[in-house]
Amino acid sequence: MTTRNTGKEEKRKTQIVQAAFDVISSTGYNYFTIEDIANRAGLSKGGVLHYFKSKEDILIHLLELIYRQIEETIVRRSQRYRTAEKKLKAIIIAFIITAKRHPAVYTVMVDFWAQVPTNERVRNINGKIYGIICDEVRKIIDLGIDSGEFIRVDSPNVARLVVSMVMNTAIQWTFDNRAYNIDHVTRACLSMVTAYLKKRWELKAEP
Amino acid sequence: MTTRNTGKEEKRKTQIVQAAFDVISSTGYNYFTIEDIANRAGLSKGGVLHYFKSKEDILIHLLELIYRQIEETIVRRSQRYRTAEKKLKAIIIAFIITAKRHPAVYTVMVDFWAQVPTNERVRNINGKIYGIICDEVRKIIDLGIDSGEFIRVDSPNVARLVVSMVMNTAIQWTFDNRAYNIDHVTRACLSMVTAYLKKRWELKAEP
Amino acid sequence: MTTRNTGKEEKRKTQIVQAAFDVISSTGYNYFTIEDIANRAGLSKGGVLHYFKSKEDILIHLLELIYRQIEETIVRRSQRYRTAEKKLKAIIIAFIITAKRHPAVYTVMVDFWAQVPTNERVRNINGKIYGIICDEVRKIIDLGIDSGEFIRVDSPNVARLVVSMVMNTAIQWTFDNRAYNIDHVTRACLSMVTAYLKKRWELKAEP
Amino acid sequence: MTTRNTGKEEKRKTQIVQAAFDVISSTGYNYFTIEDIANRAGLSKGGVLHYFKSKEDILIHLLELIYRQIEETIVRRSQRYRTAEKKLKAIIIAFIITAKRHPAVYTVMVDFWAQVPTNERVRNINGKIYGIICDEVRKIIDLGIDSGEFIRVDSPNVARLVVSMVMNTAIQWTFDNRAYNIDHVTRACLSMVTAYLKKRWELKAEP
DNA sequence: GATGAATGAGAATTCATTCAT
DNA sequence: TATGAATGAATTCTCATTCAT
Repeated sequence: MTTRNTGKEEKRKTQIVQAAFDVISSTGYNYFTIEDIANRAGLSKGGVLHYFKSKEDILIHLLELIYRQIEETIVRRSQRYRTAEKKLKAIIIAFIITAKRHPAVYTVMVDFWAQVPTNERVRNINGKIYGIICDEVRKIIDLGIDSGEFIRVDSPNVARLVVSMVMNTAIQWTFDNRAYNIDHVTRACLSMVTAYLKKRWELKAEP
Repeated sequence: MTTRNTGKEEKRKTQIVQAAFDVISSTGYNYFTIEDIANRAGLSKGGVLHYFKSKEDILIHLLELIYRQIEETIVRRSQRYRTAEKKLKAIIIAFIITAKRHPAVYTVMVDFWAQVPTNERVRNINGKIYGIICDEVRKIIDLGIDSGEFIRVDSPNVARLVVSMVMNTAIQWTFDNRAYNIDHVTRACLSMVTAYLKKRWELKAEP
Repeated sequence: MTTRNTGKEEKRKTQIVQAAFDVISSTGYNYFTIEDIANRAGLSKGGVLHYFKSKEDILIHLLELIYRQIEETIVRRSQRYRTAEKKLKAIIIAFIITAKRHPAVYTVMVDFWAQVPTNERVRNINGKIYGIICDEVRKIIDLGIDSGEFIRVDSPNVARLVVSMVMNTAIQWTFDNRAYNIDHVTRACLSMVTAYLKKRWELKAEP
Repeated sequence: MTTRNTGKEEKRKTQIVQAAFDVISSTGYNYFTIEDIANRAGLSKGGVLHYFKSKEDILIHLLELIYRQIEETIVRRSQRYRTAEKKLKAIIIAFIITAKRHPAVYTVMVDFWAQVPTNERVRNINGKIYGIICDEVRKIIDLGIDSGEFIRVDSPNVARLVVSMVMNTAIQWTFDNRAYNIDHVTRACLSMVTAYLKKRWELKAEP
């Protein structure tokens, strides 16, 4: 309950959660132990449980970390561009790049999804953060609508669809990266989303 | 000798796999035991293991069952219609209806996804059958292209995108059906897919 | 309780006990099941237990079979010779030949020895038949003493020593037949036994 | 870090192996459980498995302990005497005394022998240490040959014969100590070995 | 006689968690 | 803070045995 060591404690916790990520990404949720985490973090079992009161506790923190990283990535990448279209494309690509660089992110995420039906804390966090991610996309779509780039659509639900599509594409590719060429799928995805959202009146006005 | 009981054996196996489905759908993969299945099936532990030599064995059979049911549903529903557009819409709706009527299908599927990184058999089956499902959708798209209903697109990858989008939408809704109105998302989905695939020359020819 | 089928029953029992021998000799006592025996005998589990009321029952019969085979072999081989010395040598060699031709005999025997401390039936049979074997050897020694070939010794105990020596030599060689040259040990054994038993006065009287 | 507890850990391990010896000697290998050992050692199942990673692990350590004790006993007892003959007799008697004082040593040893055909680790250790024991006897025989006490014999194989004879005698007597008088057999054994090994030229030179 | 489905008592092993140091 | 010894509940899997057919 003392706050004096907050700095160190925070550091230790981060270290443990990171170790948990490392371990899970190589073993899968169902097959890792606190001892694995402890070894990875260079601590003992007791040491780990000194900072987190249970295994579940570690996992909840890890889940938050993962989602927050995804969120941060898409926000950061979309900010590099001005137009809604470019921002949206950047977000889509961000999901795919994560699958390429850190496939464990999706592996671990699916592990958590598997916990959702039986673990209320996981369910709540998943719902909350998945919602936040979808909302980031929604903001971009609304931005495009407001700026006249995009047609007027049911933005919250279209955002959900876009996130679903890209996330599941990334997941399946993480499962088996020889099943399809992720770049081609990405291109098709950008094409579809753009075709749907972009205004076409110019075309109609053509002649 | 052994053939006379094949019928009964098959029946028992189905009964056990069904019990496994029931149990998993309420418990989640990580937290059920062979004893749970046995109880559900009205058998003893030993009885269950008499028909399947291990827990994993039961699960593999269940996974196949689930995917085959999904496949069968989409094929059956799409056959009711003539045009590619209607067939495609029927498929999309089929996924959503499954989420409404048998949410456990998705719950269990995600459970298996969580096994993919660590279980080769699950990985193989998932890859194979997910591929089959995507291919069913691809056939419809190609049909539309051939009949002139749809524009010429990268059909295999567009099919993957459609399946990803609908499946993940269904999954997330299964996790929390108060998060959004599934019918609205479905409508947006149908709209997006149609807008992307359908020819628009008539519009251009308008004036 | 009917005796009409005794012939067939006897045949079945022999068949089962032989199957048990085959199985144990390849898997070791601790790791075989009634099903293994059944498969080997071309029967079902139930069929095996129809003739023997328990697993232990089969084993007891097998133990008797093994010992009786050893006994028969030594009796048969010793009968080929006239002098006690040659008979005794024939017996010693018989043990060794068994180790060469049917090492499983010793493997299975040791398996049973391991049961002795905890299984009274095994203990009794082992004691009885081991005693019979020793007695066969004793008879030969007494024969030699009576005929004047051998010096007067404590024949029952010397017989036990001879059996011990040869049997354990055979056992250890069965465990690892590269550890030593069994023929050389046999020669040393024949030499030791002969040197001990044969009269030497003729030598002294030589000059 | 870990070295400070080495002493305690070693103590615990010894305690567990000793408990295993106690349990096996009263139960027989095939019929004891880790829980039995745990109870005997005053620990829980988990506690036992904290020090040894499996049941087999405990047994391997026990096997080594047993053989080492036998070896140590024969070395210690033979060192009390000067002449090869007396040393050899002391060794023979040592085996018998062990049978009298610690019959479980042989019970457990036979238990392990029964594992030899199916357990490579047991086979290797048995082969190695049985060889060491035989070699101790061989050294004594060679000593006697060199000192002129014994005739020139195939010492390695004669040593094996002596060990076989005494060990199996001890084993069978452990199985049923009313079957024969161990002291009489021992006397016969000493007599046979001496008669075989000791020079007899003085006798021949008599007249 | 013979089958093999079904039972259920065990046994090994795993691992989160507690707690004395 | 940190350790790791110790616990014991939980789980998978094995297999002798029973019994309906």
